[in-house]
Amino acid sequence: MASITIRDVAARAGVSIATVSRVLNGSGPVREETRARVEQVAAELNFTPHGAARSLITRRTDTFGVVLPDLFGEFFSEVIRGMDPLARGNGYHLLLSSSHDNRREIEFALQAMRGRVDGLIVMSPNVSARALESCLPGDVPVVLLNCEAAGGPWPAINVDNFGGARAMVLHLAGLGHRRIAMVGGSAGNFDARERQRGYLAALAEAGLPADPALEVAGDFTERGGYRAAEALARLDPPPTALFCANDSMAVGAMSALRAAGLRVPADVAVAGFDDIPIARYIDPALSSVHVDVHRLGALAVGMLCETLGKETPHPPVHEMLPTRLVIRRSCGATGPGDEPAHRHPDESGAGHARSSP
Amino acid sequence: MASITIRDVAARAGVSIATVSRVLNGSGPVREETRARVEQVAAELNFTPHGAARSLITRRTDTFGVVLPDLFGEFFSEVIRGMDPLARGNGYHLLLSSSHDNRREIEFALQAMRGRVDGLIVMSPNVSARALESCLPGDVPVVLLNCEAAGGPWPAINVDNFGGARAMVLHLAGLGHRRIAMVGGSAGNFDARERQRGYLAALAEAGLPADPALEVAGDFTERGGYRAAEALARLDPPPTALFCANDSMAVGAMSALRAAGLRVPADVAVAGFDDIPIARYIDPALSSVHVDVHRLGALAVGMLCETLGKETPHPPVHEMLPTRLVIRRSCGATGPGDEPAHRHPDESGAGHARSSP
DNA sequence: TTGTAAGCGTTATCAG
DNA sequence: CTGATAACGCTTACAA
Repeated sequence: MASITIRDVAARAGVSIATVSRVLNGSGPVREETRARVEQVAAELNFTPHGAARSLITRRTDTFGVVLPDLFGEFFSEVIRGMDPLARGNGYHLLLSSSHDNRREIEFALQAMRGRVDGLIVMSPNVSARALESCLPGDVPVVLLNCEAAGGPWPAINVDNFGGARAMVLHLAGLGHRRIAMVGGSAGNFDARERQRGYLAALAEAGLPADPALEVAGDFTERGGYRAAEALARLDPPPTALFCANDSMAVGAMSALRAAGLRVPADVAVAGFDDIPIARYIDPALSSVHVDVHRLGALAVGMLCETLGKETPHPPVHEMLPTRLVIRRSCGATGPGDEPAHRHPDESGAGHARSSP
Repeated sequence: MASITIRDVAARAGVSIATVSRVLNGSGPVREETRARVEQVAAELNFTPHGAARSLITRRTDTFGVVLPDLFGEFFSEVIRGMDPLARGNGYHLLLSSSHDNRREIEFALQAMRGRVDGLIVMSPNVSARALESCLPGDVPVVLLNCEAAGGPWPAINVDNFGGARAMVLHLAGLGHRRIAMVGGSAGNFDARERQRGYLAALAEAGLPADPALEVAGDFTERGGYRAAEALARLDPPPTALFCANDSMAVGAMSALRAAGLRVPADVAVAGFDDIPIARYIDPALSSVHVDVHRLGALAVGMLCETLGKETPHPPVHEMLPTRLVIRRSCGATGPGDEPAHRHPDESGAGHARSSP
């Protein structure tokens, strides 16, 4: 277990540690003969410089910290997959800390990352920007993801939850629905609030009344969607359309509607949000608001890299990730965005396809 | 950007840096009055010790390195989700490096982690154990995941790919199928080879001939499954059952069979491997070999923690993660393991349900 | 109870 | 071209 150090290499090669360092980093001039000898010894000893020691003096860790909330399904994988290649392409690794849903946990995670990262990506839809401010470090650039922090002093990227929800509900209204219900997301969740806001805005624009009886609380889970739809199905008359704050709830809702004897989309139109892979495969295929999660991750890393590039701190960029309506059978109108689940895969983005190691 | 150090705290509190350290770590005796003052100053300055500096002396980083191959779909998320809570529960963070499919990349990733991690989890189904050996560090414990390394000097966990494939193919044979085709996984992939081995073993056990024409190559993607099934459908006579090395390929295969005018399961039974969430929702629901990926991740972390606990290195543990047959409609026999996609969610593991932030 | 000082393994700055 | 040597920020004997 006694790990070998630059000193061992230097001794064995008959040079000073400074020379070894120069050889390994390609810094400073070294005689060709010396270089060869050092390189050979380093290889023999299988030597790799100690990261912590190195970054103590260089003040670089070549690592980005990523702090995420409880994230399930493809969302989690996709955001990381969006980050990782770009990060590595720029020479950075990812230090991950997930499942943080409250301020205390985030603060703890951020503290643990002090001196271990060159930049931070924090996604925290459940903790207000105000609460975050006090625990965000000042010595390292930060990019905020889906945080309630627009206008704040940090660069931020937000999914256009409002616009996506609004567009979907307007689409439902355009199909002639007048009693459009909504199954909301977790209480206190920023995305959930924005999607709700979009729903209400669309109703207003379409000249439809906002009926509190048609807004039921959910929790982003399939089960929650089931329960919510159960309750809505008991209404008299029941809604003719159901907008769910995410696809998992929509999947659960479709089960509940069926169990209540209502047909989708004949009796009730259903739409979700996120466009998870299952949306395409479920029967009837689920209309949804597509979010390019991969790009969200890549954007965040890109922003961080850019920030680290400049010396003088620029005013924080606040970016909005657009969403896209994907209309499938579940809402009754098979529009231009239709994608049958079983078309020839050559026409499909096979992005979600592979699943085994 | 000038980050504050223990020295700043010491100066401001009118004590030595040693005292500050003692207060912050709860090590050594400190007068109550001093402790209070130091704590207050530390809080005022929002001071957090520098990780790299600290681990240089303590020789602990409180971090596990996780090196993964190109992993798509839920597999990736689930394995990380299995690791993260247990790791954090034991006081460790996760340093992630994914998308490594060849020796050179893995070696590079491992080098970058030197001095940054206390232990390593390496999953590398595409690189042979022999090739790995030379680049695995000697100064930090390692756990191998799904590597061709059984019997090697490192503790390892492997999914029971052989047993799962064998069981599924035996199930198909038990249903009376005599021409059972297989769509294989990526060339050179260890999991793929093991699943193929299970297929062949089952054929032999069932007294069925191994017909090379019934074994077609795949690549773990939906598109690859489509192409393979297209070819198989052209056979005369076509196979009556199709075992795919993973679910994504099975999904693609089902499309191709349908396009070729064959009904599933009436004309051809189809089965997959992994039991990804889509398997339950697709129509007909896909029979599959369930892999508890979450547990795989947790096991790996658990093993690492255990190794770090003991002083004397124990002989390496080699564990096998069992799989479980999940029989659904796609293979024609709805056995005891049947789960209709739209049952009441209370009866279901809603594990994969939530998907939004 | 507290302070001084010696590292931890590197890189960087000097002289030689 | 090369070698001492001083940092980097922290923990931890050892003294006081």
